[in-house]
Amino acid sequence: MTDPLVEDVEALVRDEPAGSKMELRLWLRLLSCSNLISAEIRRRLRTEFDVTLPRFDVMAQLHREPNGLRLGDLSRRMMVTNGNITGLIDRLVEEGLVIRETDPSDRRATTVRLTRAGTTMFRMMASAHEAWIHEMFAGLSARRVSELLDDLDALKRSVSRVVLASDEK
Amino acid sequence: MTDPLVEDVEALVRDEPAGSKMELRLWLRLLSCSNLISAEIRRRLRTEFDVTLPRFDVMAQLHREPNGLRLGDLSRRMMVTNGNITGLIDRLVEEGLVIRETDPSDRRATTVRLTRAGTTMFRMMASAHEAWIHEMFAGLSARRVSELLDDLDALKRSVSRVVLASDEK
DNA sequence: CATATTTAGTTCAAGCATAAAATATATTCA
DNA sequence: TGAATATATTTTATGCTTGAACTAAATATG
Repeated sequence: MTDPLVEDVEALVRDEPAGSKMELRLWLRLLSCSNLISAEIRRRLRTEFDVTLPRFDVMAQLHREPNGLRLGDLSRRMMVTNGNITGLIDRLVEEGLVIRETDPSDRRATTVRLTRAGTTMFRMMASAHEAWIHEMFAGLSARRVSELLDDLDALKRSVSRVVLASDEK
Repeated sequence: MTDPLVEDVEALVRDEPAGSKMELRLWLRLLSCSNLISAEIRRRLRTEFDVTLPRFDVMAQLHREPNGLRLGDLSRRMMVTNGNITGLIDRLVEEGLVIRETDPSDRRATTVRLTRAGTTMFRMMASAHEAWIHEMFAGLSARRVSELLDDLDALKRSVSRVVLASDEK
């Protein structure tokens, strides 16, 4: 009697190389697109605004919350560690772009928000940033853009399923 | 009475090139897929092989060149700076996975290649890595995979044109 | 109430990554 | 030949990022 589990494994192994190789190619291509674009954005943020991408990202989050955000919420939204946020905020405060405010009702918590200077600065950067993306994506037809939006959404769901599953352990 | 939120949205949209918002969404989605996948790969490389992604990438390059690579070639292929490679190779040499060899015909140059231990180690990791990608991409139909390969190729060409142009300056 | 646990944030050590300056060797050409 | 230039790599300073250990405050529970 054949063990169905063994059959499954054999089926997996047999079919794996073909599809697996394409998926590997896809992953490498996705990664190289992502790296290419983000390197260019980093370069332009640095030369034109003397700011780093992580600081820009923090400011983008804060710009959407005029009343400020808890440090913990910020690190969850940006999917980075608390310690990372501490350092980023330290530097943004030094530059006068962000202020820290201690919550009197919960003395463990700190809320941060953009200063007026930070808001002005972010608006300039955001507008340039959007134009850069538009420039870099100009070679894609509207059809490709919506196709990519759709396919990447499917990819994100596929990956999330796996990541959440291995997170549970 | 005008809703202030609606005013904000209108302000944002005003004067923006058509399609710019979709492209921004696409960029953020692409970035989040890329980050999600690479974070999971980093996590698994660390917990299962006690290795970092940059070291894995170096080993992957060297595995394709049994006769070794110049440090400069390595940094060009990986699109990172020379200084970065120096440090990565230092650590890989310390671990016995890579060896440095000075070229006697050009005493400026250093060639590096995998040791036997490095080759064995890489083969194990590469096979696991391929399976992980297969697992994460399992939710995508073959049609989506080939569509993505095609669309991302178009994106890469579009971005490259811009990056090369601004590089010339 | 007192103790245990959870939550919020910071600190620390290690590694990755960059740009710019430095070092050493090789090549060009006046 | 010898000075200028180019090439190969390392060093340095700075910043991002993580995971783990830590402090302090709030909350839960016996």
